[in-house]
Amino acid sequence: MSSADDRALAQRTRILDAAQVCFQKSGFHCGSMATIAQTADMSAGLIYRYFENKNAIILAIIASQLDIIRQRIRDLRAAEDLGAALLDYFDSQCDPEQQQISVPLFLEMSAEATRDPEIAQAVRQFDDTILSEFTDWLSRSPENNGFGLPQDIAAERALGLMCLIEGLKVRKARNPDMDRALLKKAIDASLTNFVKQLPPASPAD
Amino acid sequence: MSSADDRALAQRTRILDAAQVCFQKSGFHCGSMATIAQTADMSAGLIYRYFENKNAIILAIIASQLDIIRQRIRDLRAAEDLGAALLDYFDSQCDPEQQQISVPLFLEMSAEATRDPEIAQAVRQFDDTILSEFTDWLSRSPENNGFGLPQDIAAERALGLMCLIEGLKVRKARNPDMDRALLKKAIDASLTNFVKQLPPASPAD
Amino acid sequence: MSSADDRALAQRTRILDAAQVCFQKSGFHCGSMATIAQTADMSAGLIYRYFENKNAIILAIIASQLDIIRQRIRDLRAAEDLGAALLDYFDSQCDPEQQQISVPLFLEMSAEATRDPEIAQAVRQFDDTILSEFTDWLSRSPENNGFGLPQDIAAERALGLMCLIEGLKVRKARNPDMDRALLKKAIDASLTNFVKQLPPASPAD
Amino acid sequence: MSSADDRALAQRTRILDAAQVCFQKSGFHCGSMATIAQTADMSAGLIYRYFENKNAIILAIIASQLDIIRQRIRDLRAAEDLGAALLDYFDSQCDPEQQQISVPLFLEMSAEATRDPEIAQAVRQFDDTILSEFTDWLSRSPENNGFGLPQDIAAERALGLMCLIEGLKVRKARNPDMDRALLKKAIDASLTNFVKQLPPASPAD
DNA sequence: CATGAATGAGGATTCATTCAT
DNA sequence: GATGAATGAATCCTCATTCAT
Repeated sequence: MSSADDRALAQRTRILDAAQVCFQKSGFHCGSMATIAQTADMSAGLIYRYFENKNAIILAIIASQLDIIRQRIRDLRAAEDLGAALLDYFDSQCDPEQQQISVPLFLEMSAEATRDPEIAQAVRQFDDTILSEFTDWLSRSPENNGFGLPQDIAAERALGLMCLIEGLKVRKARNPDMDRALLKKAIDASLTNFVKQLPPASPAD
Repeated sequence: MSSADDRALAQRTRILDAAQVCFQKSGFHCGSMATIAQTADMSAGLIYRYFENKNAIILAIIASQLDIIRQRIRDLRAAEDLGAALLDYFDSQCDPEQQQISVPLFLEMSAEATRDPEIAQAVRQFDDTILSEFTDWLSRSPENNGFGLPQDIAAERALGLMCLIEGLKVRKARNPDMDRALLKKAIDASLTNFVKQLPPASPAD
Repeated sequence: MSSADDRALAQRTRILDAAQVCFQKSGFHCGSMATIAQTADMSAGLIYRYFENKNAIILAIIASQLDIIRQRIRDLRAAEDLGAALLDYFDSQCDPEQQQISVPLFLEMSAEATRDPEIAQAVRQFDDTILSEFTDWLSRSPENNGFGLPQDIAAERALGLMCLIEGLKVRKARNPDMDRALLKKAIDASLTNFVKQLPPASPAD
Repeated sequence: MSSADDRALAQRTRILDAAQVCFQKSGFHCGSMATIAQTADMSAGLIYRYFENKNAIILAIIASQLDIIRQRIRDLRAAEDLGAALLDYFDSQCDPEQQQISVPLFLEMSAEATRDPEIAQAVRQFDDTILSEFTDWLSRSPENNGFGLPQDIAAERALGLMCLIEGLKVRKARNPDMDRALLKKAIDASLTNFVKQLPPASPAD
């Protein structure tokens, strides 16, 4: 029983790994089931024992990407130098390795969220989670590894931080060879304001 | 003569408008020529009198989107309240109307830039233009409607500004109903740092 | 009236010349009306004023080819050296010039005769004419520029001659660079028997 | 394993048989994949599992035709009465049965050799083989079933023989009901010269 | 469980033909 | 007469999905 479940899980993983590679290379719609099967080194028919259809694979890939991203984003909070960590985060994309964030998939899934309600919901829920985790982090007291920002400020900074992270992904897709040093400065400039200090005139706000 | 050219131009526009609608709705790869033809209210074959193939349409759409975005971004520089203008920019998306930026198309084109060299080049050239325009703007003297930032700071802030703009687009796609007030605050917080003041330690730089 | 007829004839000729070029290059079925129109430097629609449809053009081209071939074959009878004349006949193919026999068209029309009854009839009638002209030639008395062969022998030699001519065309299509000297010898060897002498044992036949 | 290969081979054969029928009936360009599929009693898509595209089928048909012709031509050398054998060869065409030479296909492939380099090469190589086999045959000593012609004469007669064979095919296409007796005599007259005797002045050669 | 042959709908594209101007 | 825009059917080909083995 358990061994059968293990096998099923392993097969699913094998398929998803292959699908990730294919989708990354060709996009959700041009990555074909045949190619996925070939990449997974199994027959096309077998895939349907583990996934109802192609869309199920796409959804699973999206869920998996969201999981990976969530974890990577959580890891950011442990970083000594948040800017450097973001640069790394931003950097480790587009690897053929597994467990890596795929920028093209991220963008495509975001575009698809505009069309497919199921994807929209998954993405939305992910965003809510991340945002609230960020807010929590920023508002926690420094002795609890937080930044001690007031709740409302924290929420707004969390949103800004998310924009930054996602903006960086777009940069990465559009200009993968961008000057790293310049980028680091741009990131640091943003972060200065976001997380390291309260806004100058916050009492007057 | 001129009337024939007019007609040709009108037809091209009609096709591109239809294609924009279809691609927005279904993505570049799922938007079919048949659907475009139907939307444009013409036969599928006729499209090929005006565009060599589907890819040519995709490239034209991308070029048109980049043009629109470029113009919209240039307009930002004339804004009284840059934050509000960005919010507007961010807001006027996803309309079925023309001359509107389409967030899904923007994201898909960015993802596709990862795969198609022709798209990559178009996007890259666009980015370079915008970045240098931004840098120029930020480094111009205030009396010339600039911010008087030193060149190197200006370049880094330009990059940050671009990340912000694109991050906002991703936000829009993933969470179209986001709290506007919160967003405005997040934008303003970023802008404070980006364009309104020099970095704290600038004398020591 | 007459000038209108002249114009019509000129237009037909222009179209047929263009069609010949196109069909030669691409075959009857792949040579498109659009290409023909372009080659003839006229609009696609205009062609239909002079020919009912594409098939009518094909038939006209075939008729024209048969005319050209008929004339060329008739010219053979005036040759000093029939073998050399045949080599020339064989040689002057595939020129881009008009009024030339086109080997590919000849072969295609022969193949098509297998399928289209109209073409079959045209071709058949042509063959009958040529064969009887050949027979007549071979059986005419030498003082009338003939070979004085008895009627039955003449008929059989006429058929053999025709096979030779057509066999040479196939050769030309399949191996356009064939050794000319060798070919001349082969032709002469055939002709020796065909037209220059009676069969050795004809009295005993 | 072997059974899978068998199946694949059988399918390929089924497709090629169907294609042969269709191409014969409509020509290479008008015989459509849909018709071939229908004739082969399978779906259109399935054909693409066995052939990369339509052109691959055309090339395979041509290769197969060349094989059949090559074999049939080789068989000629074993004939008691070469003239009668040629008449048979010439006769057994246009059958819907397999392993038969198809005159229309032969003509079309020869025409197409004029346009498609790949076909040109296949045809050219075939011609070279046949010509050298003929030359060899004619130059072999009579006790080795040859005709003992000197090498150079043999080469020229081989070429003449090939013209005759191909000329007969053209005849067949253009006038399938030709008088058989007359044809036999024409063939025999040609052969007399080609293979049964040395040229008159051979001692002086 | 696994295969991969088979299907059939759908996609991009071409082209003979028509017709308003 | 002449144009060339427009049509729509047909063509080649792909691919998600099913199913007999």
